[in-house]
Amino acid sequence: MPDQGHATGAEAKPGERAGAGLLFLREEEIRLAQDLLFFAYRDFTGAADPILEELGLGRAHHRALHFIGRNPAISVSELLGILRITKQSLARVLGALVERGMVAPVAGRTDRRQRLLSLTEAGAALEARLFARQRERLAAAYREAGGTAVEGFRRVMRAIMDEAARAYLDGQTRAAGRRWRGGGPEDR
Amino acid sequence: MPDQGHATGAEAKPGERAGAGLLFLREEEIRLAQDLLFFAYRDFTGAADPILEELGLGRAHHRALHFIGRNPAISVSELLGILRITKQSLARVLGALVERGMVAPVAGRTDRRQRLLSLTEAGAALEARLFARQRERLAAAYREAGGTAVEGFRRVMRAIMDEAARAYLDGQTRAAGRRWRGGGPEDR
DNA sequence: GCGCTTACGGCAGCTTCGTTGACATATCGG
DNA sequence: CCGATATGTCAACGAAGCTGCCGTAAGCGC
Repeated sequence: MPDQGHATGAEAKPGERAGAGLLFLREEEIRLAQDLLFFAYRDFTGAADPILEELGLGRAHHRALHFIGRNPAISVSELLGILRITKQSLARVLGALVERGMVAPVAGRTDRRQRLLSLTEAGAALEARLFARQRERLAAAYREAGGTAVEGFRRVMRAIMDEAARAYLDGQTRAAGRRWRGGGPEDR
Repeated sequence: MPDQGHATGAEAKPGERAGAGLLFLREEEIRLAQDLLFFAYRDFTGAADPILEELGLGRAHHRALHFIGRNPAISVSELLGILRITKQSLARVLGALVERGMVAPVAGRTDRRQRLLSLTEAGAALEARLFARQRERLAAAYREAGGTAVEGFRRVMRAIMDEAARAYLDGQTRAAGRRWRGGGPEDR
């Protein structure tokens, strides 16, 4: 009953032994990647859970915190676009963060309909704690795997995601470059 | 408010310009990885959603299907260990899959308390459809990134996860080897 | 300046999928 | 035979998604 039979690999010549082997490895390769994504994501996100639980927050809050921290003065709709959740789902999460003084909304200067979100000091402090946990894990993984592997990791991960996500990352990278070269927080 | 300030990077010499730059890039490197994991996982798992929705199933069902398909005759407790969810959460999902004739439980031979789970033909067919979607995305990513990158990807992903998950993957790989070399389904 | 559109908030209600705790049953193993 | 184990089940709850609808303030085009 194992999947050997229905070789999902396009053209399968059942007779040829080497060919069958290659096809099998190709399928196995992809299935392995499914496993990798599942476990790595599970354990990476789980690394921050103890801190969150201690504060009565969830992963949704962490994600919001992360992307607000990474994009100071982000608008609500931009954040919605990144998280790909609905307004109501975000409202709950954001409400909790604002109430606890982790996130501070400020009316936009050029467009006063916008509520531009940034982390407060308390929010940044919490985010830093959460970050530290994930950082440990990731830094250890990077050390263990080596620089070349990291570069490959980035290339594959980037290639897996949507075009929109890649565009976002490009923007991130450019913004980081500007920050690095000594710019202040660019306001909108 | 950008994170430049609280350089989390171990030893920081605030004066030295190049050092600060390197430290910054190091932090940025980790934060980028957070983004990568979020987006890649989001879009990879999302790829199968349309099919699931069409059948009134969710991602939880997909995960169960995947790991049962990959481990024919898996016991309930083993599956629980992989998914890291509670018995009741799994019971619901599993109940739906058994009811729809996707999963067939068989009492264990050596230990008759166990209900060993396998996919039925219908279950395997559905899993194959779901797999095909994710496969497209992943195969494209692999082509785009290249073989060296894929190797690095695997190394990093593996290093991110728990020891237990790595051990599981090692078992998988050995089992795949046995299947590849022509073994039948190993029964327990 | 009128009117359409946009950005955002809020209410009501639903679904999926995770949780805990308690308890029942069959089976294994010593 | 008895304790540990594998599993199922009921009840209740909670987190975090979702839809649909309506309201308000502000921007913007004509």
